[in-house]
Amino acid sequence: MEICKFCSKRSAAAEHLGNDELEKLGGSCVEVNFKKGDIIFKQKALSSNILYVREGLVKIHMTGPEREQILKIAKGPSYLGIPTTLGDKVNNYSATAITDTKVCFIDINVFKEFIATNKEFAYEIIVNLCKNELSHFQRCVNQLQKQSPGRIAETLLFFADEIFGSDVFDLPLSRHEFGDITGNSRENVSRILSDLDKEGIVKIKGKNISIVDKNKLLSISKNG
Amino acid sequence: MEICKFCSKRSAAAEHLGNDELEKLGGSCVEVNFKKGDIIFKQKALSSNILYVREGLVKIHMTGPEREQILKIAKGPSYLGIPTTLGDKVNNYSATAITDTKVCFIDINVFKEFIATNKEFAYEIIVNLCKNELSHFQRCVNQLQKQSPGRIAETLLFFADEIFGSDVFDLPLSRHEFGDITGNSRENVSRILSDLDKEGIVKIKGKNISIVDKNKLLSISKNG
DNA sequence: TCCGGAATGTGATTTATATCACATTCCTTT
DNA sequence: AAAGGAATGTGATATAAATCACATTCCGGA
Repeated sequence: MEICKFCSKRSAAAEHLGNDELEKLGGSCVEVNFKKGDIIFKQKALSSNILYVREGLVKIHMTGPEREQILKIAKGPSYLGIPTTLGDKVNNYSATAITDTKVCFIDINVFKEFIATNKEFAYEIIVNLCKNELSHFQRCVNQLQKQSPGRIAETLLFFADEIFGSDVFDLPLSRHEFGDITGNSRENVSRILSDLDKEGIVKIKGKNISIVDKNKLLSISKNG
Repeated sequence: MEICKFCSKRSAAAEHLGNDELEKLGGSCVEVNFKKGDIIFKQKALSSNILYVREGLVKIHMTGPEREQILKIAKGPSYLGIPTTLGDKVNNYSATAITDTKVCFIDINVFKEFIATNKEFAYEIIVNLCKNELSHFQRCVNQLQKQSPGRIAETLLFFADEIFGSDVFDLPLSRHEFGDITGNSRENVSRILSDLDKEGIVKIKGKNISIVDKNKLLSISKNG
């Protein structure tokens, strides 16, 4: 019951909940651990709970007409897949842990009740949905228009700046998955990464990436 | 004051408003006419009102790194750009009328007030945002993975089924704009459309399109 | 520690699509 | 009706990126 009351990673929306509400949330909320590679929910399955990633990285991906597409990387703490839970009975996409992950499963009726009874909570959820849509639009246009090196540079910068907050990190994806997120074949990912390495823009040692010349990488992300 | 009370094209959300609320909405709402080609709002401008398309077709488009990208076609009656109004101070994209259009400009504070005080209204807005995001995800993956003929076939079917409800229609876009929505060069659009014509799948007379063999068009949309 | 399968790197080839170049048609304006 | 500019069609060429083919490296389990 007290799990949410004393949670240090509450969402902006949950910050508007009172003590009674937090206890209610705690009572209808289960935390589950997932290991790297575990499926959290699957496309086409019934969507049943509101999910909240407390810790870890999750890829949101769907089966497209040609291959698997990673739509986004969610980093805890953040809600996971509200649109597919509230917008359809069935999941429109899958979520898979790409690091060890702690996920809270929240009863959808309790969540809906908070939307109905707590206006700040509801508004915060709306703003959250809006911001997600905006960033998704942006990402979509970039993916559609940039060519391969630009998309790969953009994604490297995304991991450095948004996910790890460091220019040195271990990529939590295989080359194949990195292709799924940047819309490239596995081979092309390898080629472009080793080109970037040869030009001294990044240093690649397997999954370990160090950004050496960030300005050049930014310029590739923007212009090519 | 009575404009919303007796409006025949209210949104699902507004159907949950009471008479008092509808009068309030009417008092803070202005209907504006736009002609084909008129800009309704512009990327980078301050986002100030909630917009509702009563009648007409609107393209939502943004300037990408390489060219203009049409993100979606909104058909009245529907809200327009809630994410960019609530999610950012500044518009992340532009909206331009592609037919003559009637748009209601709703005071954002009145809109927020309804979210706060009318739970059905708020929930309806949330569901609306969720559904939009889902369909956008779907569209994005299709655009990313299908090749040109598939994207063009898909978009023709979209206009026939979602916009006009008829297999014969006048495309309200130039070949160039049709390229912006399908991610093709103007020349490629011409080529693929005339290929489809030669194969007897659609009949093209300038902007007038007749779908002749819908099954074949569906199969092109799905498989390539 | 060795084995075997998975993941990765890299060259050669093919293919889809953009770009270039130009002809033609369609509108608008006078 | 004529003229001029915009929109469109179509062939030739260039190019980015997928695919194919194979070598190499990595890694987990016996």
